[in-house]
Formats: sequence, structure tokens, C-alpha cells
Amino acid sequence: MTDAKPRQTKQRAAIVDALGRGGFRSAQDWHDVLRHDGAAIGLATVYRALQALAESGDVDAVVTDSGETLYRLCEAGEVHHHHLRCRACGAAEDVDIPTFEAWATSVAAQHGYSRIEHTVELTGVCHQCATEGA
Amino acid sequence: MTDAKPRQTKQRAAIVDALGRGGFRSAQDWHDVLRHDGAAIGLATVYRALQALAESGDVDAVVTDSGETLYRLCEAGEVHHHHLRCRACGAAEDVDIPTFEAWATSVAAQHGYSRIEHTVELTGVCHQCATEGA
DNA sequence: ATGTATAGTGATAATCGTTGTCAAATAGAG
DNA sequence: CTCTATTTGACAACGATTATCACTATACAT
Repeated sequence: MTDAKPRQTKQRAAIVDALGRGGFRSAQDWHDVLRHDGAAIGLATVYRALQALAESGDVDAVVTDSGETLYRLCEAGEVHHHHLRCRACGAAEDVDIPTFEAWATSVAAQHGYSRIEHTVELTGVCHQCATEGA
Repeated sequence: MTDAKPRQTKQRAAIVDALGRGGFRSAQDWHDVLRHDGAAIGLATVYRALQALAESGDVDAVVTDSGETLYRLCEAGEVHHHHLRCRACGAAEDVDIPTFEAWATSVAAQHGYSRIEHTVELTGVCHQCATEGA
């Protein structure tokens, strides 16, 4: 189990840098952002980096109803939490659910399940988008 | 808003019938099930029917991490609830989270969000699968 | 600093789930 | 039964993601 640590490359740095501006975006959107910033970077590289970062816990990844995966930088060392995302503008707030983790584990145990994982996604329309239209 | 009601066809009936045996499965899996049952039905039809049923609330649809959509028959008139699914065998239990709905609404309100929707998915490994392997 | 093994990159092809297309089949009204 | 709008189904098209593979650049030893 000698999982090699990733090398430090210009591309990785550029990606993390772009991620720094926040927000949930798809891999392809981040790629566009990087290109606009003048970075010469391949789409495949963005996918790979984002995946690696998600795996190492440095970014949050959520799957939308349409099957797209959205990524967002996750502050290092943060405790597990969930997101409240605006369906209109994509803004996202962090929220945490005090008793949820414990509840999930206990309910799962009652059903004989182990190795529990959970996904909690809240979406809505933020105040600004709500007052603007639709 | 004259949403035409769907016609009653053999295919729809066969699909609902197959759904009747329970379990979360992808559209393609349901299609396989139907073919094994001897039904001559097209894949596109299964997709369409499943989508329509999901929209009308007759089936639950969840999107997996890999972007696949899984469908399961949802008892009519049931109150909103969530699922605990086995990652190994696909079995699913219904669970409900007493205070979650209220909590979600209040947290969202605190952030100024409206028209809240939420997704809660619990996955684990059921007792049987846990003792058998992996 | 220089060489070298190796991991990273990126253009492109391949994959996979899903949706669109359109001629043929069929449910349901009259 | 007849007619017409829906539905069907084989297949093409699509979009997001992943695999391929020759090429490049990093990290480390010399």
C-alpha cells in the first residue's frame, strides 16, 4: 500500500488557485474558468486533479439530478458538514446537522447495516433569486 | 396547463408490474428484468415510463455517485421518507427522520432560502453482505 | 548542474447512461 | 369500425466522464 503522493505541478497549482474563488462548479466549468485565466490546461487534467482532490478530501463533490458532478474547495481540517445550495445562482452555504451523524449510525445499526455513509443535500432558492424572478 | 394524461398501454402496465417486486434498479436493469419476463419492450420506452412515473411521484428516483439514476416503486399516499440502501446487494429499507423536515425548513429559513428540497441518502452494508465477504 | 526514471499532461478516441428522431403500431373517442 | 393523436422501439445523437498513449517535466540521485 505505497500510494504515491501526487507531484507538484503548475496545473495542480492553477486548479487549486481557481478553486479558491469558491462556488460549486462542474469539472468542465472549472476548465473554462482556467482557460479564461489564460492557463493552458487540458480537460482531462482538470478531471483527474478534481477527482484526486475529492478523494483526498480537499474538495467537496456533489452529484446533481442530471448526473453532473460539481466540485468546490473545502477548507482544510473542517469537520464533516452539509450544504444548502441555491438552485438558481449556485451559491452555497455550509450547514451542519448536530445530531444527524449519531442518528444515522443508530438507525443503520437497528437495521443491521454497517459501514454507513450518508449524503444530505439541501437545495432551495436564495432570498436574492427569489425576489428577482420565477 | 392541460397536461395530457398518459394512455394505458401494455408496456406501462408491464413496467409497473415489474416495479412491483421492489428494489432500487437502474432503468437499464428494469429493462433487463422486463425482457427476462418475456416482455417485448424497448429501452427508450422504459426510460420514458420511469421518468414519467418519477415525475408524477409514483416512483422514487435517486442518483448514485456514478451518475446512474435508480428507480423504485413508491407506495401511493406514503408520507415522505428516506432510504437506507445496501451498497453490496441493493436492498433498501425505508426509514424516516422524525425531526429532519422541520429542521431543514428552519435552517433554510435562517439563511433566507425558500422552496426547499432535500435529499438524504444513507448507504451501508447490510448484515448479510457484511458476513459473506468484502 | 545533469541525467534519468517515472509520474503528469493533453489531444483524442472510447465508453456509458440517457435522450432525440421518426416511421410504424395502437389506444381510445366518435 | 374508423380515425387520429399518442406511444412505441430501433437506432442515431448527445454529453459527461474515462481510457489511451506519445510526449513532457518533476524529483531525485549523481
